[in-house]
Amino acid sequence: MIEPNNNDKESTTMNIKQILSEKIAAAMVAAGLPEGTNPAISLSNRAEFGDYQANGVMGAAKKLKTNPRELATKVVAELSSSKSLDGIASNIELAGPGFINIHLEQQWLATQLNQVAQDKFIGVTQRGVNQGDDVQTVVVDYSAPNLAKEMHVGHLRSTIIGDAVVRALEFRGDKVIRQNHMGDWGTQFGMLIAHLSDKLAGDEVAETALADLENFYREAKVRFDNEEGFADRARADVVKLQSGDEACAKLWQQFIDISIAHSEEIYAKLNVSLQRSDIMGESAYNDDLSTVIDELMAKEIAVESQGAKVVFIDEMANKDGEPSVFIVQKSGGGFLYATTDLSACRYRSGKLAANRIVIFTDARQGLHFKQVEIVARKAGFLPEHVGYQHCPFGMMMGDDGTPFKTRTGGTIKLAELLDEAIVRAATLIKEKNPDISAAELTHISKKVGIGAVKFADLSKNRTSDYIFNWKTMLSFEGATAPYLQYAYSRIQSIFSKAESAKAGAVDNNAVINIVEPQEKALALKLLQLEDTIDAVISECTPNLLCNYLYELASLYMSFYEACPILKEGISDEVKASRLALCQVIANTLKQGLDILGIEVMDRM
RNA sequence: GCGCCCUUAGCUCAGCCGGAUAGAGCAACGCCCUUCUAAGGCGUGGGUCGCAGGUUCGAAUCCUGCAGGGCGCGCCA
Repeated sequence: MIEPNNNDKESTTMNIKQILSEKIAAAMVAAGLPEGTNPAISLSNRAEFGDYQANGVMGAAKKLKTNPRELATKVVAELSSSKSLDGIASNIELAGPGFINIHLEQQWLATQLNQVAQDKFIGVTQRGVNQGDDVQTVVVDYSAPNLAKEMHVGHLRSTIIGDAVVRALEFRGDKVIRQNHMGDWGTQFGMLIAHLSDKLAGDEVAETALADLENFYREAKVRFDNEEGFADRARADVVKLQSGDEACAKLWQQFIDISIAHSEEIYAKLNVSLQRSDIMGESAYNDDLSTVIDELMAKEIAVESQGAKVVFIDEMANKDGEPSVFIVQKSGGGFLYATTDLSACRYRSGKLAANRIVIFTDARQGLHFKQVEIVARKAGFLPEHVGYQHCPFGMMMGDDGTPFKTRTGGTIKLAELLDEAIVRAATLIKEKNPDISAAELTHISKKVGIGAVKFADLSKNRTSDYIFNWKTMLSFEGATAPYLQYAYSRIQSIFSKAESAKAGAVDNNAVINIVEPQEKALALKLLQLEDTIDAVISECTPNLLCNYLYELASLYMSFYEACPILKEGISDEVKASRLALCQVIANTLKQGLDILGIEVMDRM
């Protein structure tokens, strides 16, 4: 193969789509198409159309107003004469109005897979290795529970979706700075401090008084609404707190510490990577808020209106030309979450040097973040080159399809949900495996139960609302985390059998041969990990990784039925090859699930 | 009133910067455990992609309108 000698610059990738894209883009240019035309490589959806297909010619032909079929003929001819896909594709054919169907060479596929098998990152190129694929500093704002209350099911999505995206970014090699923008500074804290103060005066210990935050909040609220003088005390305490009163600050700190501890318990149980050092609560921006307002006023971005300071956003005017209103300071001088979020923009792009800021909150805050971005950009808090991405997610709906609201005391605490999942898992595991030891049961049911809850949520499209249902969430059949964990365990079981029988333990240097259709399907799937990770990262959509892993596990299950490994009559070569294939699958499942924050186990 | 989101199989959902005959899981039905873990595999049935137009070689996907549901819109976060 004669090619310009630029091997030292050429990327070393095992990514099929990327390789095909480069080759076909080159052929397209050689065939007279403009530089930069997207070859639009995608997986073929039917075997007769090959493994991959290039659809880009048709779109390009449309733009150039030429015949797509003729153009595609030229590209195919170019591919053939340049021999650029020799050894990679076994057959390239033109179909329909201008599809280019690519059948991959089985041997080449095996070569790529063997390379992946030797790669520490299972074929996922690390940022910074290739030119133009630089390491990004990504600030990710997620979880952000309100510390006034206990975490409930509504906090689940931000927490686990954000954590999955964070881990995906890190696995690809980006620098991630987690920011847990906890709600620790609202007016409600006046009421809570006042109530806590009374409890402590009554000889209670803070830890005990705050053992049940939900209860504590309710008590305080009742007093606020009904008790003579309490509301005034509460309001006074907010003012004192915000102006730096030491006694109030101490009470507040006690409250916050205990509430954070509650959250940390949940994080630990959920296997979420957030640490205390990731907390950058609303209170942390307090000292900067007046500066933010001063700057907005000085730049004449904000103006006074009805006693408050607001920004009129013309960019978001309605049809009548009335600008969108964004209040940045209350008429009484108080600040709002708008102010805090503006301050956060400046901190993140400035001090944290973010290239990209990603925020996970529910969809109801969409308007707010649109406004924040416009104002922050105008004020220079958010330079042009810094990406700002609000990643909304849908609401939690009840079984009847209406919003899952706080019915008569009906919020489900996250802690209780997780415990129930674990109990249900334990029941099921015991059924399947009556002889299991108590210790192992505890160990496994935790991973299975938590995994199931997380997968149920993570596997759904982030943006749509989703129906909360105990039964489907905690059913461990079908496309669920336990299915994936089970696939992993089956592989481990084969490994341990192979070793105990000395039947040929896994040889990391064994060559994987692709013979059976199930093996080929697995090879193709395994080589798509990087594409999947990249899609997860760019759109912040972990459900794509869930789909990928489920498909991988499903292909493995078929392989498991069709391709025996340790049974009679399997040659050493085939055995070694299939064991090595199993190893790559296991590594991929484990790594993929780890990104989702779901654990695997050798036996279940 | 204005704005944003959603509507795909009985149920829960994929697919959405246009691609070929719209896919899974659950539920239903039929097979497969003396054989590497049946939390499994193989198969069958099940669809006017909310409705109506438009754009074009091609629309679940893009545009317009309509209906239904959800959410938001000056001092909560």
